[in-house]
Amino acid sequence: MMIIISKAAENEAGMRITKEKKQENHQRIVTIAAERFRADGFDGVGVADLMAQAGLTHGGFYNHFPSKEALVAEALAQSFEETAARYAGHEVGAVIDAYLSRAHRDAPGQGCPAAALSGEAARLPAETRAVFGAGIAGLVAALEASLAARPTPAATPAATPTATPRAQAIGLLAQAVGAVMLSRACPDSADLADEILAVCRAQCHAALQGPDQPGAPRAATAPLSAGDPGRAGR
Amino acid sequence: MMIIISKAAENEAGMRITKEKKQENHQRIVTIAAERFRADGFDGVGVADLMAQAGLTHGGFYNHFPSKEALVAEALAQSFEETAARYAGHEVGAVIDAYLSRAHRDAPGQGCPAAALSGEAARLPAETRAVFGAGIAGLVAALEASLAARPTPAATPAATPTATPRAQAIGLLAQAVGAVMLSRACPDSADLADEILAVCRAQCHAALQGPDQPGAPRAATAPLSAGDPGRAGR
DNA sequence: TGTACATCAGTGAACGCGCGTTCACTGATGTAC
DNA sequence: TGTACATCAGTGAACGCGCGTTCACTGATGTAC
Repeated sequence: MMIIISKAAENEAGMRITKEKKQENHQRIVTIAAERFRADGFDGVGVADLMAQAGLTHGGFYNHFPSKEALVAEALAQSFEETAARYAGHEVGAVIDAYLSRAHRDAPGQGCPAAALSGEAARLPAETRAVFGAGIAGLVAALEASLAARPTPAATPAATPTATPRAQAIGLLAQAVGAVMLSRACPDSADLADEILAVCRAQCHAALQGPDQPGAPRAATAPLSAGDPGRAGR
Repeated sequence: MMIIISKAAENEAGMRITKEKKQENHQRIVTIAAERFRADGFDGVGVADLMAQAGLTHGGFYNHFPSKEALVAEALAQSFEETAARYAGHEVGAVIDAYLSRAHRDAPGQGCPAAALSGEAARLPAETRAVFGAGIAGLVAALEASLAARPTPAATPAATPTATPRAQAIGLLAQAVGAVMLSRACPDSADLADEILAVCRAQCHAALQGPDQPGAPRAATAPLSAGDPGRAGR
């Protein structure tokens, strides 16, 4: 399904390829896999399908990876890096808005792997699951750093155990991941899908303000979209 | 894999079975599927495997269900009902403790389908996804009712938009689902897995107290376990 | 209540299909001299 | 710098396997009379 011959290699039969060309092909396979796995799940995309989309024949897969599992690991690492990089340098409020948006929900292939693949990740072999765990840890650390670097909201009391930057980071990530996953699991037309996103977005912002100023207005934030999925999907 | 002939039907070849016997068999297949799907994913369990575990041969599957997809729908409905029933009548604090426990995390087969299958549910055909959406809506409604019925914590101000019982229910469910999924996705030995559970449990309790009493002690709650998984799994 | 027969929940073998993986082969690249 | 040859990234066909589903068959159940 979805066999797209990209601009890729106009490889003619039996031609050996340049070292850089091989690296290009490798990278293209990983990038395609990173998107397809997030969109369709690890079991939802086959090696032959991925290779065809990369403009290659599927026999050549094992010149690049010892197994499909190895590709899963590489694709996951890249997805997490890409996600962390996208949010890096933005203020937390903007990150929350982008993460808990319909655009993100409706484009899982371009989105956060934690929200797309956490369920299946639990069943991955230990080696691959370690990559996933490292990705989660990376997101937590990035969020924690952003929270710690913020100008402290006026009149913050001594941080309670549930309100350290690290605890806040973990709580925000868990709620955001849960909200996106639940929203995606609802039928397309369900009001509940949008309600979950809107409610959790508001609660995440409220959590940022700290428990003392539940109604405080939040600063306007720069737009931050998750790629440019257009109107595809849902 | 895991072919367990339960006490089931000592069906001899070619014997027609009583109407009640058929219903029993049907129910047993659904119950086994409900557990296996949560533990291994929809694609992680085959029809033949399920039927063998039910003590039947797999050819007979289509006497009970028009397709595997139909079984998925029935199993999901039963899982959600079972989960809602387990938590019904308990106070919200106890529900939070049970849901965000290691016991629940380590026994997905006996646990909440939202935490086990939300990722894959997003890729289910519309009909089956509707069942999943209804299940989520049911959990939200049950939680909302529990929250609304609580004796209002001392000195609660007029509810802010993020603190209505419904908004609280949605927020709690999202954070709890996200926390369990992320915790399961971490490697077995990762400290982060337990940290996520502990932090989110504390934050959910804090959210219950309302924004005015961040440090208030919570009432002791009756134990509420998710089945009796023993030490199996992880 | 008793007999005659259609129904249908089982069995067990088979189906086509797509999966991950392997393999023999090709010929330009990359290297050793 | 030029020649001789091994390497290896491709191709395309094939592999065994497990999947969901179908089918002919069996004989006790359930029903019509």
